[in-house]
Amino acid sequence: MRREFKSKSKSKVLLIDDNYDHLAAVNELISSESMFNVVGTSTNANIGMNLIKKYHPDVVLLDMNMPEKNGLEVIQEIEKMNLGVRVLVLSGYDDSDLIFRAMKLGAKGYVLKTMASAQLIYALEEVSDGKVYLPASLTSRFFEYFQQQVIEEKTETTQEENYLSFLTAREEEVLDLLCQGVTYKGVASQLFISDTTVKTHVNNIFQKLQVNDRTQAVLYAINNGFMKKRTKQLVRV
Amino acid sequence: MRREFKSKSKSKVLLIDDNYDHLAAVNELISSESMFNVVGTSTNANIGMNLIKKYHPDVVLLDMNMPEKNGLEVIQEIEKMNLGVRVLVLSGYDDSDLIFRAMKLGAKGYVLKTMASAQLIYALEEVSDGKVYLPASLTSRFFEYFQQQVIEEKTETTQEENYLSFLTAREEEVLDLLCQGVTYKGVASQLFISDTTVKTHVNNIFQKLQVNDRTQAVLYAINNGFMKKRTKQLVRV
DNA sequence: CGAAAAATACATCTAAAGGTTTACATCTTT
DNA sequence: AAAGATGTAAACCTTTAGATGTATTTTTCG
Repeated sequence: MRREFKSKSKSKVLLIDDNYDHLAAVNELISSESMFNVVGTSTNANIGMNLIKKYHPDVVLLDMNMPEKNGLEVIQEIEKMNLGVRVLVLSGYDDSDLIFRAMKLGAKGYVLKTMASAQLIYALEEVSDGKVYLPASLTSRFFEYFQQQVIEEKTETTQEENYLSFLTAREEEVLDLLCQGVTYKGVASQLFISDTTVKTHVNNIFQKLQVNDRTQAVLYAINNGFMKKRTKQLVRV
Repeated sequence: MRREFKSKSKSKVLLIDDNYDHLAAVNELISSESMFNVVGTSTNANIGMNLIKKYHPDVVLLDMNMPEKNGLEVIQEIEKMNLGVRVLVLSGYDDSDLIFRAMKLGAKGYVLKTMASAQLIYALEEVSDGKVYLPASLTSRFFEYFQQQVIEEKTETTQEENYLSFLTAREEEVLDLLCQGVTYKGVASQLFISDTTVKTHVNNIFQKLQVNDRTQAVLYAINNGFMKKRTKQLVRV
C-alpha cells in the first residue's frame, strides 16, 4: 500500500502479553536493541488493540495465550485493520495447528518463548524488515500440518468410488452444460443434437448418478469433483 | 505407514538431474558423506522413476528443471507411488510459486543450486531424518505466496455485493432447500406452507438473484458463499 | 468380422416448474 | 395513519422436465 522511508529509523514495536513479568523482560530485551523503539505494551488484548490503532506500530509482538481473547482472533482483527502492522507471534506452544492457523491468518513470524533471546531479536529484525520468519523447527511443524491438509483434501475428491466415472464422454458434456444451468433446448443447440437426444442422455445420467432431477445431478457433480476446471481451487497445484 | 529401523544405517539417496556435470558434482559431494549411500543417479526423469521403483531410496534429490518432464509432475508421481520416498528439491529458481507448489505436492525440502554445499548436506540430513527442511530465505518466499493465496480466497468470498443479501429470511430457507434438490412440494411440506406459496418465494428468489430457474439459483448460491456450512473448505481457519 | 456399447432420434404422456397477477394479513417504519 | 416490506395463498397459463419405450446409426473392441 504505502512505502515507508525508514531504512535507518527505528522500528516501532508494540508488545502484547498477559504475563506481566514476561512482558517486562521482553520489553527490556528489545529496548536494549538500538534499532527498536517500543511504543507501547499491554497485558490485555483489547487494550493492545487500542494501542495499535493509536500508535500504528511496525511490528506487534503478540502472545497467543491470553485469557480475554484468543490470539488467533487478535491476529485476524489486526489484519482486518489493514494498517500494514506486522504480527510476530510469541507463543509457548509449538503446536502445528496453531502455527499453521496463525500463519494462515497473516502472521509474519512465530517464535517460542523457550527460544534464545537472540533468536527473538533476529526474528524481530527480519519481520520488521518485511520478511517472514519462522525458525527451522517450526517450519517443519508448519509443513506437517500443511501437507497433511493437502493430502486430506486430495483423498476427499479422489475417492473414485463416485458414479461420475460411469458417465460416457457425451454424458459428461451434457452434465457439464447442466451444471451451467442450461435448459434441454440449450444443450441441444450447443451440442448440435435434438432435444429428445438430450433427454435420453440426461435420463441415462440420472440413472448412473442415482438421482431424480437435474438439480440433484448438478449437486452430485459439484460435490464429487466434477467441474474442477471451472471451480477455482483455494490452493491449486 | 511403515517404520524404519535404520537409526544408524546409511540413508539411500537417489539423484535426478539432467545436467550431468552438476549431477556428478553432487554425487561426489554426497558420497563423501559417510551417512549417505547414493544408490543411483539419472539425467532423465523417466529413467529416474524406474530407479525409484527398483531401489526404494529414502530420499530423492530432484532437479526441477528438466527437459523431458516437469519437476512438479515427478514429485506428484513419486508421491502417488506411496513408497515413503522423501523428495528434496534442488532447483535453480527461488520462485515463490514453484516453491509453494513443490511443497504442496509433498516435497520435504527445497534448496537452491547456488547454496553452499554444506547447506545441501544439512538439508539432506534433515529430510532423511524425517523432517521438512526449507532454508529461511525460501520459507519467506513460500509464505509470500501462501498468505497471498489466503487473501485472494478471502476477497473472493467476502465480496458481499452478491444478490444473496437481498433475500429475506424465508427466502433463504427456501433457497436452502432448493440447494438440497428438494421439489416445490417437498419444500412446502417441510416449511408447512402451500406449494403455491413456495412458488411465490421461488419466483422472488429468481428475481433477486437474476436467474431463470432453480438450477441457476442453486449454482448462484453455491458460487457466492451460500451453504458455506455444508461445503467443506479446503483450508480452514 | 461381429457383438456390445454408445450416440442418436422420436413419440407419448404425466408431472413439475415457472410467469404473471391479484389479494390479504402482519409487522415495521416513517 | 400511511407507506413499505414480508409472508401467505390462489388462479391461470405456458413451458420445461422427466419417465418409458422403441429404433437406427456409429464406435469400439475382442
